[in-house]
Amino acid sequence: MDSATYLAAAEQHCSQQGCKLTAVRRQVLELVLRHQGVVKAYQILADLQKERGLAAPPTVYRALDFLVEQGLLHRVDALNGFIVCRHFECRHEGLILVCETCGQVGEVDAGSCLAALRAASAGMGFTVNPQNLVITGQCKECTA
Amino acid sequence: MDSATYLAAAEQHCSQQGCKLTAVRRQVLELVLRHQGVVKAYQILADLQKERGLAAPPTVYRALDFLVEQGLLHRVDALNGFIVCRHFECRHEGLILVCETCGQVGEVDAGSCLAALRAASAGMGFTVNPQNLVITGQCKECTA
DNA sequence: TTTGTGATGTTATACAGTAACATTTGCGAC
DNA sequence: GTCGCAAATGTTACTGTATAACATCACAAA
Ligand SMILES: [Zn+2]
Ligand SMILES: [Zn+2]
Ligand SMILES: [Zn+2]
Ligand SMILES: [Zn+2]
Repeated sequence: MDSATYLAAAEQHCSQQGCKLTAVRRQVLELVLRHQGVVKAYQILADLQKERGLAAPPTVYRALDFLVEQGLLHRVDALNGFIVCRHFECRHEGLILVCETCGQVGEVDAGSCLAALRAASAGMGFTVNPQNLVITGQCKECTA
Repeated sequence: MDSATYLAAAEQHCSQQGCKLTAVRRQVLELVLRHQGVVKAYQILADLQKERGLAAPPTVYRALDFLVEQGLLHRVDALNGFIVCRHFECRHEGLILVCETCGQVGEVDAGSCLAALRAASAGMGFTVNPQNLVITGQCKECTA
């Protein structure tokens, strides 16, 4: 799926949720799409400043927060970064693998494992965040 | 296990690894132990300053890094915080549950789930960090 | 038009983490 | 003991990450 298609789908997804992919939000999403793997907020801020001259941290953080809420991005806590979600429509219960060294992103289906985890946690009165789980490690290249 | 016992065990654990639980490191560990659940670096810094007057961020971060390396603490990326590990001797493969709201910590045994996760990831040429997985969510009280 | 609501702009600041270098401490070699 | 090394700690200054608070704007319902 190329960026244009993705953005169109994203726009539709948002309006179905009763909210809007405004200009700024769309532009931030585009900027994230242009990068491979993990991107940081201040990188996006810099990109945004190149394109529109003015921009402050809150502008970027608001847009990123919105996109995460809509499921279009995932936040990668371990790296203070963000990655594009390419399955925002299908409620995927996959685990997202992020290489701590190069930022490369992979995905592995682990629905059953996750279900077991949720069940075990629920047994302790603990509700696991509905967020998609992001796991860090090393990719093949960076392990070598 | 009370703090004194824990600290003694921690000290022994370190020397078995060929390193030392020095005064500063021990003091930082004590300060983390005094809190319930997740503690932040700058909280520890403040505590430390109360006790010894002087202290700068690197002092705290060095000690925390050391303690994480030794397996005495876990870092909670989602909260920029740290929690005490009470199983540093037994190589536990549990999942650690942290309440995002109140910082309360629980633990659930999910060794088999984790093994499956590692296997699936390895299939994609991805090595999951040996770190203990820390999952965030909501505890019973905070869900209500 | 008025008024309300959500989005954005703007400024300033809080919080988190590290680089670089100086100083101290403990320990084995001599 | 004292010399010399290595690890740990102290100190200063900075970079990076994130948010509070308030002003303004855009658009739609009343
Ligand atoms: Zn996703
Ligand atoms: Zn990599
Ligand atoms: Zn542990
Ligand atoms: Zn809670």
